[in-house]
Amino acid sequence: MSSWPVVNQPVHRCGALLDHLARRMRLRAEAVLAPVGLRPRHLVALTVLRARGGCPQQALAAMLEMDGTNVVGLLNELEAEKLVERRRSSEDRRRHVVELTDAGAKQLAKVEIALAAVEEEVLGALDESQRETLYNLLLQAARGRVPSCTEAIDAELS
Amino acid sequence: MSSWPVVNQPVHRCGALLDHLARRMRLRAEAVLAPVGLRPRHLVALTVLRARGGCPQQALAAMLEMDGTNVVGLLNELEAEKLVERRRSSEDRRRHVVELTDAGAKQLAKVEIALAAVEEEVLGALDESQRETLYNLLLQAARGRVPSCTEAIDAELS
DNA sequence: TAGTTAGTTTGTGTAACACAGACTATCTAT
DNA sequence: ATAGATAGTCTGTGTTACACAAACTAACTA
Repeated sequence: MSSWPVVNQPVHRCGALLDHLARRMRLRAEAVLAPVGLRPRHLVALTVLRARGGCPQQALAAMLEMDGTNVVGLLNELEAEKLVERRRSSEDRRRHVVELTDAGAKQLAKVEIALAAVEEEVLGALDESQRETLYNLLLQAARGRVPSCTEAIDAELS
Repeated sequence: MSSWPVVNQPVHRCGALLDHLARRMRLRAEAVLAPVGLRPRHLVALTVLRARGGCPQQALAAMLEMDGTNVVGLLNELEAEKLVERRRSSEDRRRHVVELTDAGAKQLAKVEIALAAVEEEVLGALDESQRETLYNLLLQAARGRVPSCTEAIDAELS
């Protein structure tokens, strides 16, 4: 697999495969999530919040790459279920610092257990250790080069 | 829910992360794809066709997990651009065997090169070898436990 | 005090679907 | 041969997950 005429090597882009597998996963996950009153987008938000920690609402919108106005609605739903908390930032009282609640973390963990069968179906071609590798790569990519979103914001402002 | 010894280890589910990264990738890819007249869904279809080889239209719909009627439209667009070919199956003349054309494979490769910057942005936290690992895992997962869709069909029928 | 920013609310529009119905060509079993 | 099923097509309709705009409040900043 190592290459000398690097030029002739086919390019390996993950985008489409990522999209494809995410869709397959999402379709099945919907069925598991529905009885709990969650939809895939909620799970993504919770997962991102867990992976990167609480952060101002705007930064969350940036992470999710969603329009701020739509994030409001998403958070309203999550907050109504007490899975997420909006706290006023003490430094800047306009800001809402969004954080996963204990209930949210628990719910997320619970749902993830229920999602075992889904993952088994979609990632059936991978063995346990390959799945773990995949998870870690995805997590690392999702976390990004910057350790936390608040630091990212600070960096931008400085 | 009886009391498992609740494994202290958190469960590692890829679904949400997959979804999240796929979205980030897709949003950026749209801009690159648009000038070529392609949208993300087209890229997914082409990628799946390359990964799993030509197959009857129904099997393609099953792979993409899309409704058959919508696949018709998607293929119409791809065929209009000569990226894909529908050939009548000789065994069963009702069937359309869908295959990537040479032009399609070339276009796909070309677009993938153009997507380098996108991938760099989204997977920036991963180094080259990690990205290669990720690609191979995704490809393996996408191919599934069954080597090719035609064989899958044969297996089902036997 | 004026201007700006974070978040909210209420719209409007669009793209990517699912799903239903009717149709054609073709296959299969009787 | 004929009847029924099957692959694909076409033309709808509805839903969801968004983007984007406008107008508003509360709070910060100059």
